[in-house]
Amino acid sequence: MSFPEREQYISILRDKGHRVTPERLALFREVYAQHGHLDAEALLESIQKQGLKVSRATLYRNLDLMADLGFVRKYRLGTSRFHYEHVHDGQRHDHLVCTECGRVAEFVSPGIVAMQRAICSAHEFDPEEHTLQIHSVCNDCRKLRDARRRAPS
Amino acid sequence: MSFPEREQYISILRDKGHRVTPERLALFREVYAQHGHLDAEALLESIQKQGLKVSRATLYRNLDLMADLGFVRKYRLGTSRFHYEHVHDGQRHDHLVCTECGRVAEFVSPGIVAMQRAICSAHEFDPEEHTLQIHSVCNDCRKLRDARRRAPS
DNA sequence: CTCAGTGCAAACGATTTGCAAGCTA
DNA sequence: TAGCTTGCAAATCGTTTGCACTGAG
Repeated sequence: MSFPEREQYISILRDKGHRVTPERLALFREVYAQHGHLDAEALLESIQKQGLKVSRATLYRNLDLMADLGFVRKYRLGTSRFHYEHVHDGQRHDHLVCTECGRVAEFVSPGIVAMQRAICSAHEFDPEEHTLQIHSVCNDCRKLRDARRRAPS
Repeated sequence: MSFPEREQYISILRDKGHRVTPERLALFREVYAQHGHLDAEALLESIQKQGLKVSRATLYRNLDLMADLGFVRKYRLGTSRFHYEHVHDGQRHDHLVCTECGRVAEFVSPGIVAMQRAICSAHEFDPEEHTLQIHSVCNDCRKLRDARRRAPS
């Protein structure tokens, strides 16, 4: 569980004049241990479950710091909370979000990336820096909804 | 300013056992008068500017009702507020959102719609019912940011 | 020894809710 | 008249902030 990014994080912190604190390292470790899409609450819970103590304020402050430094991406996936995921070099993906239950699937689609570029250019948005989300309904929720419609409340 | 959808809204309200109140009609009118992407605050303000009185609670309750009945779509475009826009039959569009200033552009792309379908199907999401957002940085914000980088604070 | 970083609790912004009063059907 | 709707104010949810204290450099 020792990521190469950890050393990089530490040296970037130092470079930028930030301090290397136990809270920062605990959060870093947790963000990189999970494979994706966590919200602040979930992160806090799993950090505390390990007996470490990081306050909510510090958590939020450092998630923003990590986002600034390029170690995490911060998304609003349609729900009320932000989601955070660590950046693992290179391979970019986009998100498919269920509008009913919030479930998130990741996908990679070179074709859609090309179209994003074209659309951004056409509208004078930066064609290089972009993320995309598709909002739909997952099969489970669709079944539930269909059942509900057949026998309305 | 009298929309065909207005009569439809009234009769659907009646059908479903909801009452037709002045607040509902005022809100409906306002939502359809604007051409798109309004948040609750902006709607409230323009309703009140016309001398009509609708409370914030009623506004929210009825925006949700209109969404349930299929007259408006409710989006979370990355900012802290929901955005609402009326459904004008047929022509669907997607949104391009500036992650810096929140500016929203609409676009229509048959190609991207086809890809959305394919991606939804592949992940067992409903391929028919979906919306898509692209998040990028608009030219104005990009210029600002570049300027800032050249002369850092 | 100094000041960036922390924890706490209070502040915040957007939205939701409980309840008494009002108005549609 | 009955009970859905409303307005108000209070509650909620997630996130941010002020401030005194702490600990990294």
